[in-house]
Amino acid sequence: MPELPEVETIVRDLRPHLRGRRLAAVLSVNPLVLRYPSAESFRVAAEGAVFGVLGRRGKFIHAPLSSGDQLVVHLGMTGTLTLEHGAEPVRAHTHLRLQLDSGQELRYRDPRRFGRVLLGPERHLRQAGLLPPLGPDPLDRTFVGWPGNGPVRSSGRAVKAVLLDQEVVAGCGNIYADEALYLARLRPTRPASSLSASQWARLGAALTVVMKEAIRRRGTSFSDYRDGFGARGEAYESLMVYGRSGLPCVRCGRSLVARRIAGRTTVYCRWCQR
DNA sequence: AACGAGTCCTGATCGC
DNA sequence: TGCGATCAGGACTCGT
Repeated sequence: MPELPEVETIVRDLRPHLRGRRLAAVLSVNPLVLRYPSAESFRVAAEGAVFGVLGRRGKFIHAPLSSGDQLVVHLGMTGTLTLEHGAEPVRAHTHLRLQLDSGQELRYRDPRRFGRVLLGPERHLRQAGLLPPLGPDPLDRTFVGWPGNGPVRSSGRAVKAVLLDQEVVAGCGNIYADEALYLARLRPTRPASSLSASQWARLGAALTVVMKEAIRRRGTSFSDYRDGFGARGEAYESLMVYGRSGLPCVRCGRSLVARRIAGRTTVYCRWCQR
């Protein structure tokens, strides 16, 4: 599922190809994934607009348009955003097709439809609650000192649950939460309030490390994820715990265990993570 | 406040 | 071979 590294990879892939391109036509838009505005308003607002510099905030892709609107895409679990030649066959579950003046098409595909598409002025989207508040991003300078001295540090929630909270750290999902906890040698069930200052520092550093390493490998592909050109990433091979329940811990050799924490399958080493 | 449970959804996988 | 059950989970809602 696309988390921060996968979304970042897509954004970096698409950015140079979209910048300055005119959105010639909305070939199709599925109202089921378009959260705002209506399909007709979307068409009127989008057609003719020119793409600015593509950006990312947490797991959200932001495409500023010359009209002042932002085209915002969240990929959910199975979403892909790819640039293809218009002649390429349109795959099933393609919910948005934007024709560019370059002859290429920007296509959003999402079999499970957990993702969403928004269009409008950012302030408006935010005020309408369509863009939720996000915490600091592990790739950003503002992440230094995370998580600060706020209520997170005294929370009784499991640290795994805290990592999945986008308001605490933007862009972290189930895969990289487990990877960061493993790298920081912290047990996912630990109440957040039980972590020492140095353990928080270790966890923050681990988040940044696992995200950067996954970006270097162009993201984790084990099911639906594809980069901006439809290719797979290579980070799956380097995962230490996610998807490795029952397999030996690469550090101590003992079997990794799976537990359900915060409603998510969580894999960790009972020996190495305390 | 914070937790679990339910919801949305399709495809991969498994047991029979 | 086929079919039903199960599982995967991001973000949201609802109930406790």
